Amino acid sequence: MIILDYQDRRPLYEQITEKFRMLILKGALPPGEKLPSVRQMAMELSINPNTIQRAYMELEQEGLIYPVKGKGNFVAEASRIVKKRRDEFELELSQLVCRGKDMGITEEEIMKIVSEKYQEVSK
Amino acid sequence: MIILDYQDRRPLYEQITEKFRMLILKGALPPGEKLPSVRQMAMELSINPNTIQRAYMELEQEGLIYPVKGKGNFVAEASRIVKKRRDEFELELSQLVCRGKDMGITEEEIMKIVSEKYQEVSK
DNA sequence: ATAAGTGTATTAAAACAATTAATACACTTG
DNA sequence: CAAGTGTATTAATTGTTTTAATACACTTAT
Repeated sequence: MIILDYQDRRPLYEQITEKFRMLILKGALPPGEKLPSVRQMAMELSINPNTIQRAYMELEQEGLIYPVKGKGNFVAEASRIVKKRRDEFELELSQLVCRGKDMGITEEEIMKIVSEKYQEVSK
Repeated sequence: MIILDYQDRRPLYEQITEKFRMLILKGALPPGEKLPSVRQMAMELSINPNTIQRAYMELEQEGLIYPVKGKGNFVAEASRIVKKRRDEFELELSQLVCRGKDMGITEEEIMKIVSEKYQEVSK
């Protein structure tokens, strides 16, 4: 299911986090699905269970999964995931707007940037 | 002119950078003004000249000062500083808008957040 | 109840990155 | 050319991150 790349400069837990994040966001792992246990996953990859735990903790922070003691880790509901991501986006945008305001940038200028960037065609 | 705080967990060069940044942005150090030389500053603070050099490099990256070999470091023109800061703001905002678009957030939703945050009264 | 599964917490070792210093080089001016 | 200036290279130190070792706690099935 997952392959580690020891050439990759990124830490192991980050490689694991990224791959599960993709699988969940793409829908390959549907809400409610159980993830491999930290021990089973650690066995498969021949690393320490704590490294899997670290990866799962990251995913939990992002609201993508939730743990149940003694049972396992499960993919969160799609609606929860979307909400969490939107909340984070809103927070970042708010902070940025605040910064811009302090710099003396007008609301109209900000709106113009948003509009132009949004209209831009993307591949 | 500057006092180091060894209780402060932040690195020395960061403390120095921050204080000069404030002095420049507040206008206490006007455009064209010469900063203390790296050696003079290092003597005063009893640290290595390279640490001052590091601080000055940060300020240069931010567009706040510019160096002249054999002469010294000088405060940049106000118009340049403003432009640099705006360009950076615009880049960050663009990237954030792009991210939001990918998440499926509409232009109207973004506009709403910007508007609401901008109107907010600040102390 | 107990065994075998699960997540969690603590601690420490190892690897890595950031910070500061030592030192030498290069440019500018008088 | 001497004394000022910024700059580059290297290395020692310090701090942080990453991973592992190990023990604890909860859940379920038998």
